[in-house]
Amino acid sequence: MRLNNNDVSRMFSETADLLEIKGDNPFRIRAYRNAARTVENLTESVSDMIERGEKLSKLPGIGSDLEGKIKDIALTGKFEKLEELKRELPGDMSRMMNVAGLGPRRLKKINEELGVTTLDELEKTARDRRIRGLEGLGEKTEKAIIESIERLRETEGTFVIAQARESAEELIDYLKEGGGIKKIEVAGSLRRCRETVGDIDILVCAEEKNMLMRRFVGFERVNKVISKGETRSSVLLNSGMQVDLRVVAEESFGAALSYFTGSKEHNIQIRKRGLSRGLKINEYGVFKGDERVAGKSESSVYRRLGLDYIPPELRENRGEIEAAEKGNLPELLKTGDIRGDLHMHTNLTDGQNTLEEMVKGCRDRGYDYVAVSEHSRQVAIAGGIDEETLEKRIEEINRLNEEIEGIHILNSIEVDIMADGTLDLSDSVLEKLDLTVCSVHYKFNMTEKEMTKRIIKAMENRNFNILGHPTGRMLNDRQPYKVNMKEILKAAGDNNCFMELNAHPKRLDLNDIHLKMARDMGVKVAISTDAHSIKDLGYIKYGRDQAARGWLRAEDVINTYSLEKLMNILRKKR
DNA sequence: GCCGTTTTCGGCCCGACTGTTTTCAGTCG
Repeated sequence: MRLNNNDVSRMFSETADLLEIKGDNPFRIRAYRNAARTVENLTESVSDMIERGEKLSKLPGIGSDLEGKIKDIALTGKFEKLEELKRELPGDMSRMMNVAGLGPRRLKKINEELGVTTLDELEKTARDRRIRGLEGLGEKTEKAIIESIERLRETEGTFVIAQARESAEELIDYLKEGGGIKKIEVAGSLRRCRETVGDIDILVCAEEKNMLMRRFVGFERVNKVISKGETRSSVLLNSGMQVDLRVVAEESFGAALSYFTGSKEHNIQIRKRGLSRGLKINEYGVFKGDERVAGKSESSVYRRLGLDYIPPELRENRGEIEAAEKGNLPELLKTGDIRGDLHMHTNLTDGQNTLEEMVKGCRDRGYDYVAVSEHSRQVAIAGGIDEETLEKRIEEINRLNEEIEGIHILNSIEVDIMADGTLDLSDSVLEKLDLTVCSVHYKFNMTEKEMTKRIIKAMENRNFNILGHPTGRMLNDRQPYKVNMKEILKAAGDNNCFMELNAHPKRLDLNDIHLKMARDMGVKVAISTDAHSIKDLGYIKYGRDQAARGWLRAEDVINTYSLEKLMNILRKKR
């Protein structure tokens, strides 16, 4: 079967987890994790590389052994070593690594001494207060485990938008190859560009329904067929994601698309509005009595209701219907409006590519400027840099700016905001930079009051430009730290600071609500990828989508500005 | 298990925090 990079990456990660629980050689474990990361970040598919006869062992972190293993996986669809480990450690062991406070050692202990092999058993054991009996584990850890499992369950079955979109695109391409399709669109929360989605909804107009449905359930990544009918089928993919495919008539396509795109709250308001005009609205169209008066296209539906077309990203019943009525909908930011990326890492710290490669990657995307913002020394694990290294980097960038054509590099850094609100590097070096991204990476568990004070104090520093990933959350993995966003935004406005919208699909931080708050308070946003490889530069599209959900226009986003205008607003502060 | 060599094997990011201890193991990023 054709090998998906994400599948290989997942298999290697799980292997690493299980090896770690077993207490295997830590360097072998790291090797698997490195390889997982390399494959995940690859810009082309390992399948294609194998077909072309390219050597996989030329990739960083992949030697002859892992090359052989990847080829085996491509051949059999299975990773024998992982299967073996799973036989040895049955149950959910790898999944339990996601429980906060539980690492390999404790898991091993819990497994061996209490016989726990699944998440359910773990929860029950914790609730029965049996964890606290183990050496080195107490009441607090036990409570933390229960809380963490509860959070894990909340996000279970939801996927970050990047994963859902990749799956949807692959599936749609596959369906199109079968022919006979007149129209095909993604609907649901994925079309509204929500940061996480539970399932994928696809609508289609097709000549041969039966053939289409057969093709759909025969997709190679289908793990289980949940239902198969003439107009609707559902399947579960290997990744655990559910996909619903619906066949609708051409004259109803717009109405169906609108109905299945939602949100529910938006649809309720739309139907209410229809009722007040004597119109009935359902997934088949807009009806006056028995007569269909609209429904072929979505815009026909909105038009019939006296509304401007509302982009899917705004359909949350957060004022978009009122705005559409008055002709006040924002002209939403487009990916093409973005003229530079202001936050990324190179192999000087924890990135994969060199400075020059990243800069050229940005130039290839048509950007006018780029800021490479490496970690500062506080983030030791990522190889954060000190003043001396930063000075050298400044010289390197100045040199590269002389040589390179077609793009300008800004001197920058991602500097840590320390617990007391000071910055990790001295003002004397920071003031040599064009811009700073300032972020919190440590001491997340402060009270809201303390954390807000910490960030605001940092903002008052004249070398503070952009607040990086402002809430520190990792989607489905880590809760945001507590912070009073309104006060932060006010401080940003008062101190000429900007808010980052970190476009990494695991972060998407700020969220849509906070973005709208920023916009309403007149605080500008920088959309940045936080890329750790050239491939990650493509995350900008997820940032664009999130920005659209926050109602942002090009003028609200500083990296849509010309280099000259950007430099001017940055200097305003300094 | 990878890498870079000294081509055959030794080295492979680190610092802080937490809860549990009473000097530290385990986790986290």
